[in-house]
Amino acid sequence: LKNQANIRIKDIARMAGVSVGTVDRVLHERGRVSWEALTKVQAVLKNIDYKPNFIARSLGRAKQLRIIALIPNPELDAYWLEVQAGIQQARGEWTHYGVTVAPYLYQHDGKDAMEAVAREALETNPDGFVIGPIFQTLAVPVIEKLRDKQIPFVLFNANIPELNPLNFIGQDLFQSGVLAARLMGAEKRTEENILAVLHVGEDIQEAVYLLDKERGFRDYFNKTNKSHHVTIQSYNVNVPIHAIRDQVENVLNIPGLSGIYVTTSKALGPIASLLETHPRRSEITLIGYDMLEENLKYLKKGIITYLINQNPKRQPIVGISHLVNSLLFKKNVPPIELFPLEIIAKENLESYLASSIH
Amino acid sequence: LKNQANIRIKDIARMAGVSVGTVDRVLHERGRVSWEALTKVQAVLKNIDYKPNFIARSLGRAKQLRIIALIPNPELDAYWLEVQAGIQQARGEWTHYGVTVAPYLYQHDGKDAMEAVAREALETNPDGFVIGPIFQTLAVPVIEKLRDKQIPFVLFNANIPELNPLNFIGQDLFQSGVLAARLMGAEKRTEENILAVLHVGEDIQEAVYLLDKERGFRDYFNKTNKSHHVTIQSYNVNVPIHAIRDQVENVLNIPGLSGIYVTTSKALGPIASLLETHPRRSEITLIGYDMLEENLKYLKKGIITYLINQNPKRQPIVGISHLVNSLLFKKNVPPIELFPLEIIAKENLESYLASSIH
DNA sequence: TTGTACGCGTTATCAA
DNA sequence: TTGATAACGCGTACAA
Repeated sequence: LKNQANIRIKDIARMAGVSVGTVDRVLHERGRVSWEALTKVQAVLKNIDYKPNFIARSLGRAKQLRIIALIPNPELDAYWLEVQAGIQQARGEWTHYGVTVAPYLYQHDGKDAMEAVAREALETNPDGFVIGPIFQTLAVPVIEKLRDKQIPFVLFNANIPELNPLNFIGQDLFQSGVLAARLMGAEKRTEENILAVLHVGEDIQEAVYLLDKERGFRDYFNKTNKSHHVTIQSYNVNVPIHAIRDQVENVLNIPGLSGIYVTTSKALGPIASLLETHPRRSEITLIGYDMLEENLKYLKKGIITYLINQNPKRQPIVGISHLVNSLLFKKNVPPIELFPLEIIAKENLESYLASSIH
Repeated sequence: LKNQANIRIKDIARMAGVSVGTVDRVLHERGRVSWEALTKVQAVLKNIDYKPNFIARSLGRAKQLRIIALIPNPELDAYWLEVQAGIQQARGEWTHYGVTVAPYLYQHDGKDAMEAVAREALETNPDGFVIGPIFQTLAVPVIEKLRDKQIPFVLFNANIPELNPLNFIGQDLFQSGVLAARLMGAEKRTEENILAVLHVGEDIQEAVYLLDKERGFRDYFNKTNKSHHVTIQSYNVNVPIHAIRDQVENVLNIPGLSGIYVTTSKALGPIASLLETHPRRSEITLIGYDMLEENLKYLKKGIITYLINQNPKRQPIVGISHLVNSLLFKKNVPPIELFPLEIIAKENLESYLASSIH
């Protein structure tokens, strides 16, 4: 017979001399149990190592679990399209557990769009939210409403720690900048050189988290003796994509420029294509984020030196998994889950693309 | 009600005008079903998209699934201790599905040890094997016996393609060498320089796969114009750990040495400690494998420049998962699963250690 | 407050 | 060859 070794609720009931119903009420603290029965069951639980069978638990559930995934409308943004793909995958993985995941998309621009969409989602009275915020100031009122209604939520992409979510998924952004700095290899150069930090495609007032990356980047060179002949200049490039050209060319023409660090996954393609035709191309290291199709094109060509992978697809998958673990299985989830800072070079790119875990 | 949308076996039975028993027999090709009933059920299956509920399936199973994990005795080998930890983790993850995983350890040295242990394991007539071979010649007869008995097996660590396992888990070793070469950064140096490849702690006659790494390493410099001032020398260092010192010192004293590539995860500690006190230390790049405790110590110190992570812990986990998916859930598994070539530097090490997925 | 009985989707057994 | 039915472990409604 199966699972002979495993202890079931039925076994606990027999050992404590009560019924399975009573054991269930003790385990889930549902009340309506006498002090006498409580102590008997607790005594048994102390002595054995009961591991509930999550499989049976979800089979026997009557209730559906409704989860809302609230993200910006991906439109043509490759980063958020990856996120959306992750949500779809999680959806498939959890259906058999009676969990539904409904994506709700808000607009980047319309100032009250996120709040309106969130309100709409709330009317379906869901059990939990997974939120990928891009504008801090807009996300805060939405999330405060969730707290009022006691609806648990998980954040990914950008954290807002003071709202203490059930869990945050992302990366250590400061360290991400440190890593980018190391990969520049600038301290090994003997001549004076300039590094440019480009914050592309985001309003730096809203996307404050990008500044953490810059701080990490600068910090690396400030440490010990790595900074003697390195100068760092930073630029906010928040214009429409067709207007980017002039700004980037100005940067490229800085005398002594030896590296460009783009802190987002945006517009790396246009930047790389300008660099490709630049006379000093082989002397300039270009580092950016994420394995988006256009980025890979230039990584393969050797124009982009390294990409740091933020795993946009995996972030919502793990977020939803944490939410389900908490809600359905009553498991404890860590308050914060930082993904590894994956270094993608031309030479290990294929190994990442072929790997099914990504 | 739950899963209203999902089609159950019961629904198929109703639509085909037969009983659930018949549908089950058709789905699993158990035979004992009339041609008439068969076509009726198949007609229904063509029109709908039946997705079996794996949760219910494993609950309803009577039979235990016994899996044998056959690996070398880890003793004090940190690499195989990681593998063993992975086996234990997989064990815990699958118990509720009625799957048991039993580790069987064979000795490195005793020439018939692997075969004897495998024979012992076979007597418990298991349903599948997960095997981490280190000696090609010893593994072949063991695996051929499995094929005779029709017992499916998964290989990890080192592949033996001609035995076509259900699945192989590992890395692209040639590309791993290419990556190591790139990370050396030797082509950027202006002066002549020498790179040393060290095959440590393995009999190169048996561990032929190490030569793939060397081939990849050399190939990188042979391509295009990367080789003009780079010379590569390779060494087999297969002596007891205390006797390694002399050989390594000889290598370190090669004039113009600018990099050492150790193709295994073994003895990187002793090598790094010798490099640490060497006068030309800052001019020599050291690259090796795996996030073993001793390796991390020297990575943090900056003596080891990069580690490439082979994910020894994850390999058996994925292997067991593939075996279960095939045996229990009748899912198709890919014949080969290559892990990403993860680059670990001092600056992203913490992010890997903190990440729960590793 | 307590215990019993049923349902979840699938597999396996057994009588017809 | 078929179909009815009892498990599997847990949650839950309901009766006592």
